Amino acid sequence: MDRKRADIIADSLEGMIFDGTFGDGDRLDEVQLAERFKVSRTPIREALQRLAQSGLVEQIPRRGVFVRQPGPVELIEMFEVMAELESACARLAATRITDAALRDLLETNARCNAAVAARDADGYYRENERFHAILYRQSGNSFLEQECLRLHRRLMPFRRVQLRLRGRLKQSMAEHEAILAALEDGDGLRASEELRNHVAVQGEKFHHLMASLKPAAE
Amino acid sequence: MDRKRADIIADSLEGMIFDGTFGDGDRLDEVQLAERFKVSRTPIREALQRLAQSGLVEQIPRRGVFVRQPGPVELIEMFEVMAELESACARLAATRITDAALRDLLETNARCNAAVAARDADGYYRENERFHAILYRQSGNSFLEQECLRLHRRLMPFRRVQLRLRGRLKQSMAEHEAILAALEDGDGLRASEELRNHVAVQGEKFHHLMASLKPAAE
DNA sequence: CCTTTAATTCTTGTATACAAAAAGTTTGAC
DNA sequence: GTCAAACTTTTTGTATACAAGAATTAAAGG
Repeated sequence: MDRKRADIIADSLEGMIFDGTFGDGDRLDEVQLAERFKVSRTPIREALQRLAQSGLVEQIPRRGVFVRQPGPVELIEMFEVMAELESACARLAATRITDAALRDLLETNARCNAAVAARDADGYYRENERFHAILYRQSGNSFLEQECLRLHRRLMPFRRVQLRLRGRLKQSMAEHEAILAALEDGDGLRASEELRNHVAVQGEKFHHLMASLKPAAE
Repeated sequence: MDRKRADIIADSLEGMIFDGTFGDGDRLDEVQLAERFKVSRTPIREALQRLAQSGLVEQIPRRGVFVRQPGPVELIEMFEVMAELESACARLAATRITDAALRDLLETNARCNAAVAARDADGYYRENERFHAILYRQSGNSFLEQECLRLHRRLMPFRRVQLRLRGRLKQSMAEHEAILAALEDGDGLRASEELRNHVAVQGEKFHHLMASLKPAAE
């Protein structure tokens, strides 16, 4: 379980920002939230500060906190950084990965493939998460691993959306295969470039998706 | 000026952790700090939470907060991540950098050289900061820039120490030259590798320095 | 009728009060 | 004498009270 009420509230608010309950620019009122969660303002304020440090909300002195949904440009930027971090994981993992982990990676990818074939979106998502988590771990750099998990988590809601793009899943699996091949060869440079491309393309796809949705909404 | 008292206190505590006033494992007592800063526990607690999220202290539920100085392994890891992030900056900057920024970079490096010649440690440090800050900015990715600045700031106290190593300054300047040359050629791959090496070597140097100091202290 | 300014209201930031949990101490039994 | 259990003390987490700054509204002057 969580540390204290403030943490539970922070997670809850995070979810509400992710799922769009709170939109960009919305003000999060302390007293409203306090009565909503049946607590005093103190734990609410703690939770809001945590969100502010994660970058999910902006805290303006003596004014309040406001939801800060990343725009298209910032999203591309975040995916670009994610791509670089994962690319670094791949490069390091190529020389450091254990045989057991490599097998695990292959098996995870196989399950991922099976999920795609079965049109099991949740299954795909779960195994894909695992695939990337293994890579982070196998970088052999736990600080890098933590940073990757942090940003990965931040991008989760946006990654999820672009799974719906036609043909993206198959392409994604092909990229996984290429990454695996490079890792098996111990080719760090190729692994890093394959993985960088694999992640960066997600940002671009998301961008295209947004661009195609925007005019449709008008 | 800062946002509120809690921010000032957080910065102050951060400085105290950096300069060693608080050592690894030290407990930060809320009431003690409260009377020390002449405030109530509330802003102290806010400050401590900020430090906890930065990773400078560990907050154990219902137990208190404890200073968490990174060990040698974690430091190497952090420098490795810094190297990868800066490397990414270089790769991106190589294609995106403006002529004006490139000139600025050259001039900054010249001032850096002058500071080395004049044995002006502070001057070297200032210009070196600027050199790297320009690179972050010229990645053209402001999210990446922010992440770089964050980690750079975190590593500051450790980077400072290894400046004293004999010959390190001259070697560092040579690396700067190599980075500049690659950027001028627009060679992203070479620039990224030069910069990665430039930063990664700092972590290694620091490690060596620590290893040589440890036995001497016994 | 619009603009500017003063007063009121609302909200955030800080202090204090209280509750619950952990640490420390004392006392009792074996 | 040592171990254990209950009680006391200390400390964190939460609630409430208060203060100060920002926003809004009302009032006055042009």
